[in-house]
Order: sequence, then structure tokens, then C-alpha cells
Amino acid sequence: MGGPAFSPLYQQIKALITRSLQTGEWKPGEAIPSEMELAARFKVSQGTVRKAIDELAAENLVVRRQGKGTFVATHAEEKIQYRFLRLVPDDERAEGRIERRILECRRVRAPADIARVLELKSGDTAVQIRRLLVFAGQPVVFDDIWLPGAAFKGLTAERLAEYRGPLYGLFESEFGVRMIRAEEKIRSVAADVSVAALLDVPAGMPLLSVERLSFTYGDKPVEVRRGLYNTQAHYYRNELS
Amino acid sequence: MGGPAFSPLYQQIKALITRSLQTGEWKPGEAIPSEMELAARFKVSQGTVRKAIDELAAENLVVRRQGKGTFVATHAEEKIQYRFLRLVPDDERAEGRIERRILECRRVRAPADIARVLELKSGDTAVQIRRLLVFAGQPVVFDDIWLPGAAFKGLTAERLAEYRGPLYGLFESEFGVRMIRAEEKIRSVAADVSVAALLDVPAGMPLLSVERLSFTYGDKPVEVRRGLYNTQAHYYRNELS
DNA sequence: GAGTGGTCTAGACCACACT
DNA sequence: GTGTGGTCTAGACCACTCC
Repeated sequence: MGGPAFSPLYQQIKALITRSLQTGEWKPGEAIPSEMELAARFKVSQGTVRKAIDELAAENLVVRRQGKGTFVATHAEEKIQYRFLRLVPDDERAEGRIERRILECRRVRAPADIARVLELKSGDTAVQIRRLLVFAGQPVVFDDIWLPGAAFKGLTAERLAEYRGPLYGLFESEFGVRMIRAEEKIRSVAADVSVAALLDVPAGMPLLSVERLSFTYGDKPVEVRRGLYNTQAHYYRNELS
Repeated sequence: MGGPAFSPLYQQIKALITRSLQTGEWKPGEAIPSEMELAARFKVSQGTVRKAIDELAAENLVVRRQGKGTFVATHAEEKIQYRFLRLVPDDERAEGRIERRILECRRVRAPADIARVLELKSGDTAVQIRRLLVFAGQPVVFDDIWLPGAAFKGLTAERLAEYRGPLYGLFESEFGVRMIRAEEKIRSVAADVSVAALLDVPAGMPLLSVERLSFTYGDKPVEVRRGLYNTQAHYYRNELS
């Protein structure tokens, strides 16, 4: 091993694997080396590698598939699409496809509050995206999204409109930014006139305000997303344990 | 082992330990036998017991403490109080104690919708509790709580008023009902006149509606809780991963 | 020092997927 | 069959808590 070390071996291995994920040695969707190979590379037993990977799997950084291998998690997979979207239709049969409508995509000086949480220097540029999520023809979510401009050069409304699937899939494949985890602050607010028009509801209608801060490797914040959800026919689902 | 078995050994061990938790062989807050003892009892290796306990710890059914033992999780502990309450003050310094005000506690025929989700027979009695949670003098949460009457005989407003600490602590110590996990459906709604008065807000104010269904061992539903949260100075916090 | 959970190893065998 | 992850074992040693 050789590195300085005051933590359990498997935690060091986990950190090494995480680093390889971060640097892109293995790309999203690809298989990482087998447990035996990694054990040989790091000169530890297979059991130690296994425990490291167990934790990475628990954190959704990798996905194990028996008989096939261990794969780098991705937001682009059909099955786990919209991993972070907790909105569920009341009528569960009405699953339906989600349509995305880009309203705006522009590069601007980051406002102070955005700059602070994204850890930008004052004057740095940010990308602002406004969009609607439309379920079965009804606009249900209005999102106001902020990204650091430096990491998302070349992101335009056209690119967004072309892309099929969740934004996080695009961020991952086109900009190499993988969203790992997020924190949400949820409140109840009244729709103002402009949002009411976009969501096709009366002004003053109670909406769910979902302010999300998303992080990539190393707990680096890379997205602020302010969502307003119409919860007349959908609800935000949460599990407590 | 001897028992019928088509699942991994450690899953069977986990089920056996869960059963002992359920029957009350070890009470909340107490230590369960050491890994070595359990391994001897079940005639498996310590590693297998360890893996079973690992999962129980991940599900918050037990808590491991190095050098001391493994303990049955409890809602009554000071440190983890209000484990299921996700409401956080905007001003993090204003942590403060939470005051509970019982408004009502009565036994009634379970309404059809409650009976259905609690899996009661039509005509079975239910306990209904209405209460406020007061943060720093301000009422912030109104809860309308429903419990199956059979499991909560002797639950009165007086007992509730006397008890210090979270309801789930009382349910656990007085009625032997441990809440293991819960599902919440969250929406944004307008305050009606009566709730507005209780929460000291104008009628029509947007409130967070949190409908919780709580489960005990064996995924048995044992509580419906309809909460209305004033999110002017607090927010509902969630972690996505 | 004795007892507990936590780490690490090495080896055996099982379940599953591809070919 | 070969290779992958998944299970199970047995034993050694470490870290922490309490006496």
C-alpha cells in the first residue's frame, strides 16, 4: 500500500476506488475490475475489497450484478431514470412518460446566493436553466436550475432540447459531472402569477417548493435546483427509517 | 439449523433475531446477546451472525456499540429523539425544546379510509389523537393521529399529557409497539379556517401536508398520521442518494 | 485482564451469466 | 466450462469499554 493510513484498510481501498471513479478510469455504465483483480492490484484479500465495494454499492456509486460484475452507476439507465425525483402520481396506473420543456438556458453572472452555495467566486458565470416537467400533458413541475459555468461550457438550450432522458444523464455523458447525492429543503408556498401561468393553476395555489443542492464526488456542490411542484394529482414520496 | 430454509443462512439468522426482538425477548434499550453467544445458539459462525446483525443495524432495529455490545433500538433515547420528524428550523441556532400540546384523544369507530390502511375490520375501534407541536412558543405542526384501538387499550389524554418525550417512546414502553419504518406522502395545501386558528396563521396559508403511514415488525401498519406543517420558519429536510 | 464489536485473511463452495 | 459476485467458515488480531 505505502500511503499514509490511519483508517481501516477497506476504507483506504474504498477511497482508492472512489478516486478511480472520479478520474474516470471507469466510465458510468462500464464494469469495474473484478474483486480478485482489485485485490491483486491493492495487495489485500478479496474480502477487504468486497467490504469496500459493499459500501460503494450502499452509496449507489456502483451497482453489483451477480455473475456479471460490478458496474459504475449511471443516471442514464432506463430502469433507474429520475433517481432523484420523488414525485408520484396519485393514480399509480397513470405512470406515463415525462416530457421535458426547456423554457430558457442562459449564462449569467452568478447571483450572490447561488455563488455562495456553489462555492463560486463573485463574478463567476453560472448557467441558468428554466424548464417544465409535463406528466400526461399536464405541466406539474417548474424548475429553476443553476450550474457552475466553468464545468458546463457549451451547454445550450439546443443541446438540452435534443437530449432524451434526465438532465443528470446529460451532465454525466457530456460534461463528466456525476451527481452522487443531494439535499432538499421542502416548503409549502403560494404560486405567484408567473409560475401559476406556467403550471396552469390559479395564482395563490399552494405549491410544493423543493430546493435541492446536489453534490458530486468529494461532496462538491454542483447544482442548485429550485422546483415548484403542483401536488393536486401527484405527491412527494418519502421513506423514513 | 433444522428450520425450513431456502434463503441465505444469514437471512434466516436475521429472521430469528428479528423474531426475538418482536416477541420482546430483549427489550428496547437492552443489550442483545454477544455475537459469539448467538453464533453458539444458532450453530453458525460468528461471521454469519455478524452479517445478520449488520443488516439489522442498517435498518435501525439495533445499534452497535464497540466494546459494549449490540442494543435494541429505542425511540426513547435522548440522542435520537424525534427520529422520524424531518422538520428543521431555518435558524439552526434556534434548536430549542419541542412542546407537545394534546388537543384531543378519543376512541371511535374507525372511519373507512383509516380502517382500510390499518387493516382493521369494519366496526373496529380506533384511537384518534389531535395535537400540536410547539417550537419556541410557536405552534408549527398540527397532527391528526389514528391508531388501532385493540393495541392501544388504556391510552388516554391524561397518559399522553403526563408523558415526556416523543409519542413513539410512549407507544414502545407502554404498549409494546415499536415503529420501525414509515412512508410519507407530502403535498402542499391551503389552511382551512380551523387549522389556521390552531397554527395561528391566516386561513388559506400554504401548509405542508404530511400523511404518514407507520409500520411495526413484519411491515404491519399501526399508525396513520396526518400532519400539517407551517413552513414559514421551518423546512422539511430530505436527503437523496 | 476479560469481554465486546471491528478488521483482515484464506480458502471453500454456491448461484448466476455468458459462451 | 469459466468467470463473476454471494455465502460461509475459522482463526487471528485490533480497538474500545469496564472492572
